[in-house]
Amino acid sequence: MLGMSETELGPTAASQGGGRAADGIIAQLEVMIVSGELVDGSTLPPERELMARFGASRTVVREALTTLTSRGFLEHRPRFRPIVRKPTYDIVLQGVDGMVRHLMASRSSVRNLYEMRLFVEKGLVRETALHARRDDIRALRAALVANETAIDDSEAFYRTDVAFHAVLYRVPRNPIFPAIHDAYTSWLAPHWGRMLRSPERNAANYRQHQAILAAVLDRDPDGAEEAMTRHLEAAWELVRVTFDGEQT
Amino acid sequence: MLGMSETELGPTAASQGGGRAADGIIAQLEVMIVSGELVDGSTLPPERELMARFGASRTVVREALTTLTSRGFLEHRPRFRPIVRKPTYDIVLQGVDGMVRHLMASRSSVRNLYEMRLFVEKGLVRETALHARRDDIRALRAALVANETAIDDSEAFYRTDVAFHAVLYRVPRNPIFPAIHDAYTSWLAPHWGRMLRSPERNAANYRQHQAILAAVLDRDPDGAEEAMTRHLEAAWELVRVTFDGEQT
DNA sequence: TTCGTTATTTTGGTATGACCAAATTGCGTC
DNA sequence: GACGCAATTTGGTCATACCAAAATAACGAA
Repeated sequence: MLGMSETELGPTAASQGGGRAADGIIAQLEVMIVSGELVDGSTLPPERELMARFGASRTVVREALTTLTSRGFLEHRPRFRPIVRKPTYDIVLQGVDGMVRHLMASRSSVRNLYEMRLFVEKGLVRETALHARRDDIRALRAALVANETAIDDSEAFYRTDVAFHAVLYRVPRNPIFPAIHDAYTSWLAPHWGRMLRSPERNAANYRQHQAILAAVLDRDPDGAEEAMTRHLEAAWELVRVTFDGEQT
Repeated sequence: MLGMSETELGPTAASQGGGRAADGIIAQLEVMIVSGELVDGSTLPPERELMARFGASRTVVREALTTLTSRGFLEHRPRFRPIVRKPTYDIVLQGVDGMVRHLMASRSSVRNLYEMRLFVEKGLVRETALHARRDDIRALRAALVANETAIDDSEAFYRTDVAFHAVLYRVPRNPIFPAIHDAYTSWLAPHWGRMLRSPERNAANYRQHQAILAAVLDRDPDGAEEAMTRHLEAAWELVRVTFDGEQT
């Protein structure tokens, strides 16, 4: 592909397609990245070399790089060489980050997202109660212990709290779930950060986690779902008050 | 903001921030779009006017436009004026379209995504069985009738099939769900398209839908979930065979 | 020789100015 | 007032130039 004729793949592809010249470059780089020809983590050649390779101006090359970056195929830090990134579920979700953050500006959107989380975690605990393996249970126990240990340190507790829920997302062994969890936590974090915390509240939280695990150990999906619902709705109440004044 | 001093907001913001100059413009336009100052559907001023407004070169202005476009805030067709687009849940998911399609190249990824769908729809039917309103039920019945009517026309049947499931996604009254449904169907469509169809299979599908509705009417979440699981796993079997030969 | 330091060269970010082709606008005609 | 053609705008692309930061090479001290 390096030996391609730029009169064929470059200008031609651009003009016929009606699209921009950058599209051709984007497509080619995309293929190279996905196919592994460009190794994940490696850096791209300098722009001036790319323009030679693709027979395009720097303008076009840079437009291609910009687009690929926002599509998640490249990591383009201000003054550094672009780094090749093979799309993963995490990066996919990261891609919508900006938009979601704006959606999050309104209270109703936060509630919508939180409902999604509630929905997912209800399903997850059911799944866990029904199909958890020994090591899942072990992980849950461990997370709970860490939880308890951190009750007096709200900062640390928050982390162990997130970690507890993360265990549930790993139960289905489907990589999409952990990616979703990461997205949730990062999107909801700003609101959770404003939530007042205290050892008492942490302890309450801990007990709710405990109840969830208990139901899971009983292999009781309905009970687990109910415990999870109570847990998350309680958390929502604490967050909701931070919205005072905001209407939408 | 139009009367801003370009020596302050333009170059300065760029150089101090360490980021690119485009970032400032991106941020400003983003705010204007989200705040509604730039009306959704309206067109942006010409690039040459924007460069005057923002005190930046066309290079930078165009980079901002490109980025905003791939972030879903603008719709930028090749030779036309960019159109303002307020982000919606649909557009958010559309944004990751390209990456997901690549992920979908491997069989395991398709399975992962399909499992997610199964997970979601299991939760949805439970929700429906427990909390469906009269009009939800009505919509399900209607979808089922349309379903039956189209049994002999595989093309039409596929549409009514999708429509049936779509009803479930509307039950929670959370706009994120329908957006997810659209995403699923568009991402999985290429594989579903390859699936062999016939009136017999359509009829079987119809009966499965019927079973789901029956369980919902019985207000039986477990039964509904089971019916849904059977339904989707059966469909998966039909799709799976189209993967023959592919390993990953 | 090795490790820091300092020159030098690359390289990315931005600005200009120009050109073409398609889109838009304006105008004169039917 | 509808229609078609000419003039003007506007978006896409290129070439060039400059600066500052980054990468690299050269160099001197330990």
